[in-house]
Amino acid sequence: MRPKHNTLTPQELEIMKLVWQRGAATVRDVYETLLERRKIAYTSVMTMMKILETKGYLKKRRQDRAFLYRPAHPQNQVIRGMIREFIDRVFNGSAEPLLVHLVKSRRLRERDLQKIVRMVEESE
Amino acid sequence: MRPKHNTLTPQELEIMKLVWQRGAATVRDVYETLLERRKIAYTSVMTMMKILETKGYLKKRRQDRAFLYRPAHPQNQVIRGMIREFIDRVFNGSAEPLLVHLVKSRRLRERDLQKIVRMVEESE
DNA sequence: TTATTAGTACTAATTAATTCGTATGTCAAG
DNA sequence: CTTGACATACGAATTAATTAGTACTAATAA
Repeated sequence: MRPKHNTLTPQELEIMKLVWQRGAATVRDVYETLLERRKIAYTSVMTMMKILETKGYLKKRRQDRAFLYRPAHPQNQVIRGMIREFIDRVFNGSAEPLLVHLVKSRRLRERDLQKIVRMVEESE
Repeated sequence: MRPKHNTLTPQELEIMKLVWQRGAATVRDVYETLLERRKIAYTSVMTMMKILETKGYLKKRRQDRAFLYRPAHPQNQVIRGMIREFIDRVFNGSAEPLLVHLVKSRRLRERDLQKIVRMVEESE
């Protein structure tokens, strides 16, 4: 029996990123891209995409002989869910400590922050 | 055989957080705290802490009859590693998109950002 | 002294995640 | 028509993560 909780595992995320990028993809599309990165069987990719469909991350429809898969939800939305889950797990739900880490570890500089804040505000 | 890559799994993180909090802990300490949250066997906790030791996250020494476990690395350092891994996996290594998400999803407000930036800068 | 308690060591069972093989069907080229 | 390419369905093997059982030992309470 397949598990019940619906978080994206690392391998699943890898595939989802490809499908988001293309808008839609067949098993073969994904397979060929993954194959450039590592050894993998065609049917493994098929299984993963089937699982992603049952988990509600992908929708499929027939196109010619093969299935064409599309994302069921926009990337932003899913990624935000992953961020929320990460913050819950690591920081008990509070986002500030994450930012503190980002700044302290020099992954973000002050001017990046300013820029981003301005950007977001302008887009509203 | 135990796996080779040394990232903290969710359950392992849960235990590490307890040990960091206390500075040091026996299996029993951790067991009793976890038991308040869910059903778990004493030996399960023991196994996990042993794994954490072999992975290099905990050090042990005998105290009376039992082992006393201590963190092998400071919490900040390990958490930063987890953040880095998350950013690599989800955003291909770039931190800005993460911040954009945090701000857009209202998990961080502008004044929080300012405050944190000031705080970090003053502490240097 | 004896029985109980509290600990570890070692092994194993279970659940989840990942990968793959085989059977089968359909289409198109020859 | 037959063969090869390519697709899915289904089942299963493998690897990783999590949980637990049993045997044994040392300390201690009765």
